[in-house]
Amino acid sequence: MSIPSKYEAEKVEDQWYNYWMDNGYFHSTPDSREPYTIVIPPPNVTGILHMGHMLNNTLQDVLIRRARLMGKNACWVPGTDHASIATEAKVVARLKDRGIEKSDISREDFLDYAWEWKNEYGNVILEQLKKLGCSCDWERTKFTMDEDMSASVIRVFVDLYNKGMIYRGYRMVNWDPEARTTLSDEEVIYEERQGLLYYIAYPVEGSDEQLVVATTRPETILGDTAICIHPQDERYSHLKDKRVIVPICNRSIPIIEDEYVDLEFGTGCLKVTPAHDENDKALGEKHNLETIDIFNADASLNSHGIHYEGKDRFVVRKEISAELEGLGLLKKTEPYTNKVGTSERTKAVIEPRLSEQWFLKMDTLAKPAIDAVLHTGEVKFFPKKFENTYRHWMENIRDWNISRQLWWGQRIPAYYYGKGSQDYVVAEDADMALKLARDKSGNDKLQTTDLLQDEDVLDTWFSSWLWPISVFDGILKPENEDFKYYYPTSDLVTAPDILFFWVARMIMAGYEFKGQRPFENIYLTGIVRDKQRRKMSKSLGNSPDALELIAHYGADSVRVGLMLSSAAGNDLLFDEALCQQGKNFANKVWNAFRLIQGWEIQDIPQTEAAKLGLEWYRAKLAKTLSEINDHFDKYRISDALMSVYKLVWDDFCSWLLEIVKPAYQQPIDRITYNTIIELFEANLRILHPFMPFLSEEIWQRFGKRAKEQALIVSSWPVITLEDQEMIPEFEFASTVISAVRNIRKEKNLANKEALELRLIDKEKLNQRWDV
RNA sequence: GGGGUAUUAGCUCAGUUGGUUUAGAGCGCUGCCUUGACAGGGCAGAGGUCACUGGUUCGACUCCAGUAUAUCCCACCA
Repeated sequence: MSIPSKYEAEKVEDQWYNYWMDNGYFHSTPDSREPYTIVIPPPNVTGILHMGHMLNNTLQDVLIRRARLMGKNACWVPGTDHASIATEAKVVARLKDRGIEKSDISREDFLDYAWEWKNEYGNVILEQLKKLGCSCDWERTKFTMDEDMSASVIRVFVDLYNKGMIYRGYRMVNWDPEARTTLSDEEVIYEERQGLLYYIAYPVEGSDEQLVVATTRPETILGDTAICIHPQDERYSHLKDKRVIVPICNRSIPIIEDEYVDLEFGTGCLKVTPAHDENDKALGEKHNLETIDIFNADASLNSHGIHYEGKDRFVVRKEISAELEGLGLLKKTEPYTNKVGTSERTKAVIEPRLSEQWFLKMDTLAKPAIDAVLHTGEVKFFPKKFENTYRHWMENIRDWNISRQLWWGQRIPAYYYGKGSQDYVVAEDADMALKLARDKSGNDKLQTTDLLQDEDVLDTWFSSWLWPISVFDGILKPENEDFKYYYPTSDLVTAPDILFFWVARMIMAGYEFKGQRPFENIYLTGIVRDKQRRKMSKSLGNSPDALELIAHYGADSVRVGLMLSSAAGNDLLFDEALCQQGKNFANKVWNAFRLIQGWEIQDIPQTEAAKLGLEWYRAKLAKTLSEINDHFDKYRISDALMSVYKLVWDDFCSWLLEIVKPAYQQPIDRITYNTIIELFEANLRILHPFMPFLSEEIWQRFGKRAKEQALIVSSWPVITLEDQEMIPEFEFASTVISAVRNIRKEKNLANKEALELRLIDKEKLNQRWDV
């Protein structure tokens, strides 16, 4: 026999992928069929394929391939995200390696370097998806900073500004001192950190008394502009209206009273630093306090830091506590765990910072998006439990800080023509801006050169929230064919950790800009963890290399491994043994093929056993298929796969093939052979979404019999339920067979020794027992 | 601090509106099987007082309350 007994995935996968590509099977154009559309969650251009991507994209490919088989016009749009912070950080690091500082080059030069990076690495991850077998329509590949994509973002910004939904605000924002930009609330991750609570004494002016304040951040005392006590706190009532001296900088600040202070915490005294804490800022505004910002953009101290100027905040924390101790003003320290905000991207500790930023009002955007999920059911979550999380966030939504102090991204289309706070206009381009600026200022002499465009770019998510619309150019050309045909899309498959960043905002954008949902079903995957439930991460080094896995087990096996335990919303405890299971399964199917194709066909009568076996399997297949379809309808992909797995392994291989298999070196009758091929092909169609390469390979080897030229574009089986009675009858027979095998084993009877089987009437049997 | 979700065989999970299930699956485990598709295999097995405590009910893995544990999300307590 020339066919190897082990399935060799590596020898066929690339070949079939190229074959599908060459025949344009992945490409979709609008036609009369029903569309089925998925837009990929665009991975970062800087990214390389990790387990999360593998899980996510396998699921999308399973859904797309099944839809394609079901006769829908399946379109899976791939692409990448410019990921402003992450990419800019990488470009900055690369420049540093070349001895170039970002601050030493112009914006234009920097962007040239960034594009150079993008062009070099931007497609790596998409190429890796091909190894997985993803059947994306590569002709439609988009990038969030493609010219039309960026133009869409700018148009949307201008539109929202003109609707009065975008405003500038001097606010306390999350500042990432490493990336030197603001972050949205969602990009801040709170971590428990072990720190100290410092008890610092402030001398009371004109007395020997000291007021002791507890703080976790002694370095910020230089920005203190008041001490706050509770109005009902009798311990301090004698100090009302007095002032204290801030140690080290020896500034005199007032003692104020406010009920905000917690009597129980620390000493009951609160230092107020309006520039560096959200609550302190509120107190400051309420009590008309001065605001002293003591930090530079990189969180080193500025001139307010006196002799600490230029030093990093954490260095200063140590040094200043030492100095205070020397002065006898550090009364004590005690261990204290508090939550510290860190940057999702750079891991730097976030600094609350006051600055001028752009915000998007969210309340009116949220309303239709809440209705769509919670009331009308236009948008559905799988699993449903995430609707609660969604509701909670949406009902407490806060305005979105959309400006970022970066260069890589869509530059905010605001143009300043003067120093006044209102001396700016918002327009899609400089010419339009000039016109508006002349109107607004009443100054006809203004020139383009008098306009200064805002230095900041927009948050990356401000472009990705348009993704399902903008990939079809639905913002700029709302009437175009593609958009009208493919939008709204069908399913979205993504991870729950970007539910707020991305999913919720896409829903809002869908209703705001198109008056329609962006997609109907949202499948939220779990997070891929290792066997010890730890999240897979680069730093832990517990994530297997995706491409190595594929190389070692074959893409189909890895897909099966991933799908086997991918119940929606459940975390996946990844274990390579799952890939091995997939590989074993692939081999099982392969060997079923080997067996069948090795048979010699003759025109001899069909045996009764074969006839009944085939009838039974057809009924079983029909029943299982309807279960599988039901699982798909409920997005229970792992259950669907398990059903196929058992159907093929247990029912088809273990039972049916054993029943029809001719004796050694004996021929098989033509009818049985043809029926087996037909049933095997039905199995392959069902298998195809999960194991596209193996199924296509076997299908093509049966090629001379297949009507369609390729499995990928054949059809999902439709089998009407035939004689349902066959199933329980067969179950009875198989139970008897198992029982007989068991008796053989107990009595040590050889398999080749024929046994006499007698049927005893059940009624009589009971009578006998009654005696 | 506030909410969500979970707790079923060694592991990962099903168990759909309370009574056809004596509680299921896959993997793992145990025993036996060397020529004829496949040891990446075959056959036959073992294994669970459904977290705990009450309650509702003729009847609860399934509904309710509480406890414990786990996990996630949200929140400005110095």
